[in-house]
Amino acid sequence: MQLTQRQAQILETAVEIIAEHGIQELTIKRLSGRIGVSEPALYRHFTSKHAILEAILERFAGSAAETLAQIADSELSPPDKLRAVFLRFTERFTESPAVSAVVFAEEIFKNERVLSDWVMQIMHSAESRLRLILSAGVESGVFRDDVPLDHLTLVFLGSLRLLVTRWRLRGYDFNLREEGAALVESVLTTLSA
Amino acid sequence: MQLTQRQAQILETAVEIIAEHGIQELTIKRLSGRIGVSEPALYRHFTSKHAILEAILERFAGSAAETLAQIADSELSPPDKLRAVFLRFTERFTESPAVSAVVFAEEIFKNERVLSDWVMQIMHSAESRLRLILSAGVESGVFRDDVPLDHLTLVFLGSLRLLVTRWRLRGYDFNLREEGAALVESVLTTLSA
Amino acid sequence: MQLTQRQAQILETAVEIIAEHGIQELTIKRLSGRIGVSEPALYRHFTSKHAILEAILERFAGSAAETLAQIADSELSPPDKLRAVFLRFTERFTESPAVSAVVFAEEIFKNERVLSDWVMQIMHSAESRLRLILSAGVESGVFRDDVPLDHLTLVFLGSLRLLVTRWRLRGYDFNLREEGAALVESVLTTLSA
Amino acid sequence: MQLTQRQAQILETAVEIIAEHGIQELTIKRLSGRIGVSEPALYRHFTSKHAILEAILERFAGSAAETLAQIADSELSPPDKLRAVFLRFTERFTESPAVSAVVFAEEIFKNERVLSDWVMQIMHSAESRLRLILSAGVESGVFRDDVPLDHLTLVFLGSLRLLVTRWRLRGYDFNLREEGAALVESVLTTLSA
DNA sequence: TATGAATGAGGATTCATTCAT
DNA sequence: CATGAATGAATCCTCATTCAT
Repeated sequence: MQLTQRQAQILETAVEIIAEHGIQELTIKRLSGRIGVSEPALYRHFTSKHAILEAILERFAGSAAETLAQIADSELSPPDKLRAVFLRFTERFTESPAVSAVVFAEEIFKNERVLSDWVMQIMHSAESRLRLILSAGVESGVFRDDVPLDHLTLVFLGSLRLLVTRWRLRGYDFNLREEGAALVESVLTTLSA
Repeated sequence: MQLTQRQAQILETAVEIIAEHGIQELTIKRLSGRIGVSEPALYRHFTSKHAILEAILERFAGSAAETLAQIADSELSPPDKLRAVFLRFTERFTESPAVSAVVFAEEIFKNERVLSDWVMQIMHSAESRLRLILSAGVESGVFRDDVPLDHLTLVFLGSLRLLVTRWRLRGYDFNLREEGAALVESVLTTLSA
Repeated sequence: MQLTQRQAQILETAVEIIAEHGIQELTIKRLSGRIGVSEPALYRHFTSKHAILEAILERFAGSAAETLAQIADSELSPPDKLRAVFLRFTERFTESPAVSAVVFAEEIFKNERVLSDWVMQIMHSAESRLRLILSAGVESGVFRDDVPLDHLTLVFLGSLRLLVTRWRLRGYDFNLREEGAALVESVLTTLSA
Repeated sequence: MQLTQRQAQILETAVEIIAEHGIQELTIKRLSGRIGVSEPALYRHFTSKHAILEAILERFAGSAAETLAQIADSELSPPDKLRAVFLRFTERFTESPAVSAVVFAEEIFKNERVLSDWVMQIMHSAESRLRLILSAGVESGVFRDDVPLDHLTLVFLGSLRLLVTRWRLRGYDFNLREEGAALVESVLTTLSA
């Protein structure tokens, strides 16, 4: 679904608000006020607040899945694929830090079943892809095989998540890309055979 | 601050509601209804909703800090200390799963500066303690020294967090203690020298 | 006032909506959506929603008055005139059931003084004509004279109205024309000298 | 369900508003304003606007059914029973004219399925009772048998309804009880054997 | 003639909180 | 200790209507 300029602006602004103040503060009033239009105006562009949240998720889910697929299908070695994952996501979040707030805070969509299911599904598919990469690495002997695949995934993803979470909570006060690049090397070190 | 029985009940119920439906659903009405008293009754026990959230945080912060201190001060070897951390926290969460929801979702306290600062502080002090344990392990040669200490901490804490998060999102449908025990062994394997 | 095709379509659709869902559901949005044009488009054809209701009333008022005049001025005997009244109206309603909903529910125009006055006037003039017919019948000895003329009118009109109301409430699930034809015979029987 | 004083006041006021301006004007704001409390105050007494309408209907339905049952079960002759029906209802409406507006305007509850079904059921049960009374009269020879029972019912009920409707539309400007008493005699005359 | 975008007013409802009892 | 009643502020959303294009 192609977004109009206004729709894109609305989503962007909504994400900003969530990042800054949490979903509890994402109200139609605040959102419209920030954009500079009246409240009803939003309803010309989205049928409901729910639809706005849905669109946010959809957009991120789409791009994230695409990014992961791209990396997974590339010719890179497994370690380089993991580096690429870190790189691409930290880059993305650096560009629009607000997105990280929305995406890593599953809590946000908690009380809208449809949305929380969506979040689960996104996480699940991301994990599957990562597992495949790690699995390939284990088989080719670059990653250690003395640890269950699931745990490798957990360690990898957990590290990335916590780094981003920390960055968020600290008000984006360090260079996520650089820290990410450094962290992934450490993680690769620990995961290497 | 010693809690009355009623106060304890209120906190417990509040945590349950948050765990089940997110903070957005934690309303005085719902809370009082679930407890079986009128809404004003709650104000006899806490001065405000804010105070309730604060108390929740305080309680967990206290017990978590105590637990960590105990472990840190024990005679255990560094790896055993890490095992103990996993064990104690997964036990705690298994006992009252709701607590995990509240504690690992920083988002929850986001829009109350006082509370979010508190969360930050708790996390920070927990990290410091972990870093000390890891540091001791590195120096004694049981943990690898080819990776920065901060990254070791991040990997360790990130894994634990993600495991708990996953458990929450899946509706507590697996045995967190067992999975935690297994995971910590894997993590220790990857972190060992 | 001659209606354009579009205007006629608008009125027809409005009447349908009212019949199906009540006036509360007659909104410009719903109306335009059902017709398949944008909301502002309606304002090309009617100056306001009020004007649409007015036009609906006007159209029915005109045709009803005409019908009644025609019957009144015909060469038929009084009983046959009453039969004709039943016949013509039940036919009209059968053709477009929605019209009955609008016309017999004075409530619909209640909160627009102009319109509710109009309704009153229509009803009043219809009654006058009926009274004249009945009066002629009384004088010619076919209708009973032991009952005040006003009551004859009330009985006649009340029966017709209730039959139509019942038909409406039952979702137009019986043959109004046939039932009307039967009922008018019964009514005539009771009104006959 | 026993009503509190406040609940009774709310229902009464709601009925008044409907009578004066139609349901479209029955808003929580207007209702609360008229009573002299804030809008949220109403929600302490009724869970929703719907519940208010339901209660209105329930109350009338109950009393109407009771009245009819009482009359039906009395020792009166069939004609006297019909007189009593007219009397009791015109009395009731004279006491609180607003009630007539609500009850005879089925349109009012149209777009709330639950309520409109309720209206239908009330009407249906009232009709059944009337039919029984008329049937007894036909069998005992006081009412004419040259007209189907259903038509007798329709004529009787239609007359009563139209009288009340007219009274409403004219702003209650005539003495309903007296007019009703006169009308019922005429109706009885026409229905007599 | 039609539309996309916008709006002020108002809709029902929920919120945390207060106060008299 | 507890409650019933109340409230101001805010929630999401819908309304009829306007205006530039």
